Amino acid sequence: MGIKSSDKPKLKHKKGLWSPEEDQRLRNYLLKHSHACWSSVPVNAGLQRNGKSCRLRWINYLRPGLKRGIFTVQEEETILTLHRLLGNKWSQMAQHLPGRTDNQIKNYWHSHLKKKLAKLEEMEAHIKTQCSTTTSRSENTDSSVTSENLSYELLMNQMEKSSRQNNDLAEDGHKSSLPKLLFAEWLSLENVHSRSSVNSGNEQVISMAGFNNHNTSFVQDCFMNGYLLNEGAFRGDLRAGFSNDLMEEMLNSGFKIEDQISGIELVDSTSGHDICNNDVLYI
DNA sequence: AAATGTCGCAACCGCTCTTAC
DNA sequence: AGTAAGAGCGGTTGCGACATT
Repeated sequence: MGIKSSDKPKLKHKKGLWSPEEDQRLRNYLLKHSHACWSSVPVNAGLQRNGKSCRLRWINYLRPGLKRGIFTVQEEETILTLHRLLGNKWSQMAQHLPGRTDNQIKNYWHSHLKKKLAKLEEMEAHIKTQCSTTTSRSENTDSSVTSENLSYELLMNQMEKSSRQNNDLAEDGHKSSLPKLLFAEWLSLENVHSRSSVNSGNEQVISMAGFNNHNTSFVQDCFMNGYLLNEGAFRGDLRAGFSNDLMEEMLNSGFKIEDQISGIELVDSTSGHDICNNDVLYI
């Protein structure tokens, strides 16, 4: 395409931090002209940068509508959820966090969330150790208490403690700093798997409407705390409400539920009633 | 007050994918 | 179909600000 790179005059591109003047030039240019080709932007804008650098500066810093400052608890929760679903797909995550860039999310993950998660995993490992000691002592006394249940109980207790401590510090009145999945929010995350909106057309959507009350909070808690923090516990406890097949499907597919559950007969294990209704799965 | 360590963020680098020729 | 350039993405680095010793 065009002239060979070897034929181009080798321009000495400036590197490092952008000066306010450079920012102004780039901003002015890009607000007036939509870029057709990033490599031509620095030339036309009178900058000694390469196109790549201009693109990055615009996307990460100058673009209108960018949010700056600390991440809200809700944003944090969304990132944790999405990271669980997508892995290190920062740009895809950014699509679900308006005003945030992939770079911001990536940095926030590495500087905050990764450590937070590591701590929780450490806690979980500690609890599992406790759990194995406890179960070995009591295994002949109560056959209904499985190690999974116990693990979950211990985890929840531990997290409740930690949550209470965090609540004391929380400024915004959020009940917990632990990652909670907001089901409605999660569902509104359009197109996690590069599809059209979850809520459009013949939706087969998961909502929290159909479980009886105690089950609703239970499942939500299991999901939030278990899926996000402890997949093992999640698998174990949610079996109370989901069939094994569906559970596997959900976990293996990264929750591509919207169009995969049609026709599956789900039964609320406590009431025995179907929780599927007209292709909509109510949880 | 100076040296050292840690943290957070902006920017660069290298790779892959897409597109145009 | 092959090739080169552009665009985008994720990993990594460098540096300034702040905290600790």
